[in-house]
Amino acid sequence: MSQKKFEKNYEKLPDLIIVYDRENFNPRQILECGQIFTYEKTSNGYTVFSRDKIAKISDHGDCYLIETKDVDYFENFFDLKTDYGEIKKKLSKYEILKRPIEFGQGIRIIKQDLFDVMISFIISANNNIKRIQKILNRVKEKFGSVRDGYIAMPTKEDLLKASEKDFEELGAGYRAKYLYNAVRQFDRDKFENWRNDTSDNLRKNLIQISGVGPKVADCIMLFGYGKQDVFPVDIWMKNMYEKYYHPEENRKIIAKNLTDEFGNLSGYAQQYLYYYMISGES
DNA sequence: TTCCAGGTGCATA
DNA sequence: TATGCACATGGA
Repeated sequence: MSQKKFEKNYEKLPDLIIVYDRENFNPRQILECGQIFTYEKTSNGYTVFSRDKIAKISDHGDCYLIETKDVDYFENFFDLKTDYGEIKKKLSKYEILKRPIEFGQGIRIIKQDLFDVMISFIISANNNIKRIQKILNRVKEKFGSVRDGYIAMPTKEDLLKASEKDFEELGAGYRAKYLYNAVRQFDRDKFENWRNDTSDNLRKNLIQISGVGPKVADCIMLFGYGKQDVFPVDIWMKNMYEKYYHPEENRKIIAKNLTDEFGNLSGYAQQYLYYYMISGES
């Protein structure tokens, strides 16, 4: 696709990443495609909150700037070393993905913190994106610690101070008790060790967490662990499947059929399709 | 007023 | 193992 060749797609400087390859990096698409909820819009970009770290993204016409004290962390977070041109080229052979890829060409799959992504997607269950963002923002404002003049995402230790009633009052609804329990079940060393596991074993482990079922587990695997051989099936993907494949299948069968089809690129395929569907372009 | 949203937990068969 | 229902909330 790209006629213009860059000497490099991005550059790391002290406290700054410059992204030149705008074709494969679109902050709006990356942040608003439903994979992350912990960001704020600013006058010329976004502020992103992940773990105890913060990045400010701004648009400078010929490049994007990512200002952060944690350059290496956000290089990995935005998956900058991965060649999305190559991924899109491979996926474009699927007719069903051609328009979604064109529509969301600047999407990248974020590598989120495991605790953040667990909390985020427990809240996401049977919920909508606007409300998920609001709930998470209230949790962050009430329990997060101040960092560089910003309130960072709360850690496990921060959220151990939150009661079930606190989560209720922040709008989590019936998910409050899931959150209360999940915070206590989370163990960073254990979760990190699961990185070496197969996707099937990882899913089995994650489903043991309160409020984590098959779909939330798949989202944690995709957006936290970077597992690409999963295809989270929510109501939008179920509707998509019924429209373009077969009607009246359950989510488990849909997920199996779609991972069979897209293999180790399933996660990417899912995200292009999801963003396309929720944007009303289909 | 009713429906819906990045579903899960639990009881039941 | 599979199915059906309850579940908080707020915007459309």
